[in-house]
Amino acid sequence: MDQPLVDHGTLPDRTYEGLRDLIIRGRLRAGDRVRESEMALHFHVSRTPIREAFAQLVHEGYLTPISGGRRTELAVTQLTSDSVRELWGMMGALEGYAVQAVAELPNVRRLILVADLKHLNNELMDAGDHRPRNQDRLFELQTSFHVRFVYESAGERLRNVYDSVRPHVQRYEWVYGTRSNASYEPSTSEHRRIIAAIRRGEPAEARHAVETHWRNAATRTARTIEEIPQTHPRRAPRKPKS
Amino acid sequence: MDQPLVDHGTLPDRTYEGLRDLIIRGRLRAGDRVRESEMALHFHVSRTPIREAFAQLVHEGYLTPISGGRRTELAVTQLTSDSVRELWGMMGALEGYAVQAVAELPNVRRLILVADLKHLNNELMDAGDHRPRNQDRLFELQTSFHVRFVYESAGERLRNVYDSVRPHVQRYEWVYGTRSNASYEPSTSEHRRIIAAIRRGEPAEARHAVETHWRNAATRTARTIEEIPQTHPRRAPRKPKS
DNA sequence: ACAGCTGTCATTGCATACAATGGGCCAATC
DNA sequence: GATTGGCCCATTGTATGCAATGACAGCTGT
Repeated sequence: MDQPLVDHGTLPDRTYEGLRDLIIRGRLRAGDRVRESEMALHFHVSRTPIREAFAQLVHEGYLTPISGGRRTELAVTQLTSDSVRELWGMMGALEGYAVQAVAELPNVRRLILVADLKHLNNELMDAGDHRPRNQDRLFELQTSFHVRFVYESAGERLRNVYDSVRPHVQRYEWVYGTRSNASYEPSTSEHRRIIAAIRRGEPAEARHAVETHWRNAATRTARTIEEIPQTHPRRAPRKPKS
Repeated sequence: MDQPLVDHGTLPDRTYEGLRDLIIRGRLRAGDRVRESEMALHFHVSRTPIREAFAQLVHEGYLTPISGGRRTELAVTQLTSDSVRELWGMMGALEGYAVQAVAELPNVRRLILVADLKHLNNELMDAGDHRPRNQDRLFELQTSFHVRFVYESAGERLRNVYDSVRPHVQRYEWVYGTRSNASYEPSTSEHRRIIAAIRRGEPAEARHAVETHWRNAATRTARTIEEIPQTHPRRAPRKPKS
């Protein structure tokens, strides 16, 4: 039941990852209160590392202060279709920027990359057709495809920003994947256009293909999110008088 | 001498801001060791808020762990021309994305914005001509111009990412401003092209103007950064035996 | 019934105590 | 003089203590 908390990295880092994962994978749902002591118990650490992790998660927008006094209680941030459009727009902008450099790489390296991308996309197609859906695998492949080409050219700074946006996207993708039976076909076929542009070494086309992909994906995802009932911030239940 | 630490927000947040400002404005220089207890003394707080601030700054890349054991010592991250190219590229991508939406705003709102931008750009031109240079003012105006139009259309998520990248850029701009006597003319004239495209309501042109501006600025800034001698990570001096 | 008030206590904010690590000085050795 | 090994202590990592805050149950008056 407890997260294993892989044994490398500092405690705050690991609890940060653990908590973020609980949120991304919907184990902690939008509106859920999170308490320091509760999470300290859950992760078998003291409140100090938890506090650091919380601060980080607030800063990045996974947790939101409710009732903004000096003593701020925290809850998991709501999902909104506006956020989808913004996040997807940024992914388009960032990946579009990255893919331009990728399309200008020397032939050999580009063709190796293209082969990898084709492989990943094929696996994604297979996984999309497979029944019952393996949500974790789809999730993994979806991410791998994009990370594969972004990391090919990105330096430290871009990675940093990209890696801070991507988990937000993943949170929505998780909901999309578990909620809808929508085909992964539009996505994989858009991926093929991206691959083709990279193969031909056309920066402008590659960028356009990436941006179009994210724009379309935004529409698909936003529709799903709008159907989800808002869960209200649930307050702590008061311990009944004995 | 001590930072005043404006009295709103939590202690960790305020020390985070304070520390980041020390780094951006070169008061803490690339390679400088930072110690928890030292900063706790400086900001008149305990180590706990400092730790949170440090964690944040590491995550965002202002501080870098040196000697990655379990007990990680921290130093201010080096300035590199590679980072300039990446950061400026991202700013181009993000602002380019934002400015498209701005150029599609209804006429009235767009024209008010255009008037503001012209005003800011004129002030920037004046400040650029003024001798002696008022570095703080140039710094302020430079930022205001860009923030003005980005915030005009950006939602919460974009602001969050934008605001996390911008201070990095500012750190380099500060160095550029204090190191070089380079004219602000290229910059302000590129600003005018951006303004013109917004006024005409041309998203594609506006985006192109913004991207071109950041690409050119990258070249100007990278040149300056490359001239700066690398300061080496300075280790803690050992207290002499008494 | 319902609005406003109040005391209580769950919970957070910050400080500090204690444990543990590893950097670097020094001595011993080659 | 250069190199190795071992110890010390500066510094970080984590836990815990204590004060302050503000949410809410229950009371009171209308």
